[in-house]
Amino acid sequence: MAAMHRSEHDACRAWQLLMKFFFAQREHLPSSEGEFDLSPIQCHVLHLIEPGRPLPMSRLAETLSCDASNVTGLVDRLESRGLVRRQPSPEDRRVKALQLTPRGARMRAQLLRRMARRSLPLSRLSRDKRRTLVKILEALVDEGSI
Amino acid sequence: MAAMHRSEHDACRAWQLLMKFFFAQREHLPSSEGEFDLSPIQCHVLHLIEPGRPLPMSRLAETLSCDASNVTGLVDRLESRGLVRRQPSPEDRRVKALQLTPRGARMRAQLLRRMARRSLPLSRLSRDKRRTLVKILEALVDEGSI
DNA sequence: TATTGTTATACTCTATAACTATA
DNA sequence: TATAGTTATAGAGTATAACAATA
Repeated sequence: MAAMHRSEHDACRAWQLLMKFFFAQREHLPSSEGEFDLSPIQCHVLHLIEPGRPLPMSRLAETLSCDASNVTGLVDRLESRGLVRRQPSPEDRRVKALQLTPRGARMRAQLLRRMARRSLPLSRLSRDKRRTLVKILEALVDEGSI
Repeated sequence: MAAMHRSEHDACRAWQLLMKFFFAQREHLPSSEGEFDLSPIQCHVLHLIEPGRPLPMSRLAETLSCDASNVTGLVDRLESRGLVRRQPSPEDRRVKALQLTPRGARMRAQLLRRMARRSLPLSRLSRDKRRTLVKILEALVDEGSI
């Protein structure tokens, strides 16, 4: 650790904090409140499927950085609860695009509000810090390398 | 969504980005490279056990926001690989504190370097942005509510 | 009685490999 | 041949409840 450069040290600390934040905030997820009963990744999938924008299973697997085979079970469980639908694509009959059901869309909206309002301390940051955080994260996530 | 306030909207966006970042970066974890073969949460546990600072199982469960019963299995797997040790506490014989083995400490150091150097785009941020990110995340994580 | 940690159980998540259907 | 998605399998993560040992 002594030979670590400043930029390395900061990056390392940021990574640790991101992990800590992720694992620590799980108890604040709606999933823990019994009202929604969704796992963290299920919450995330609902976020990724924007209403009116069908999402191919393969795109979802890419975004989640997991194998396509995992997505099958994940979507099975969401579908069996009436939250999403597999919509076969007319152009390419191999592709199945995911859509929210009306119930899924309602739950997604509730999730978003709950997240913003109660489940995270993010909204208690100052406006400037919030904007900075969003910008940095956007840059990180959209960078292409991830 | 129309009725969502600005602060809510930002907090919501930040949450989505944090989730996206977490799930997307998994393929950049050392765990995926076969060299370490650790799951994300196992990597995180190694980070949380600082060399020379024994960590009670109950504290670990708290930090991970998961039930104590999960920690038993998690630690079992790390212990069976010779990375951590359960150290019975002399003061309170109910408590078992976790320590890194020499091998665990070496792996932890390698993990930290790998994280900083290759696995994340964090070190490619400008110095200012990196510092800001670290400060914001520290404030979030140390806030007490998580 | 309360707390620390374990065990048992059931379900979800994840990776790998083999497979089907379509391109 | 290559791609989208599924199935099968095994192991890891997670929540709940019941339990033993200690405080």
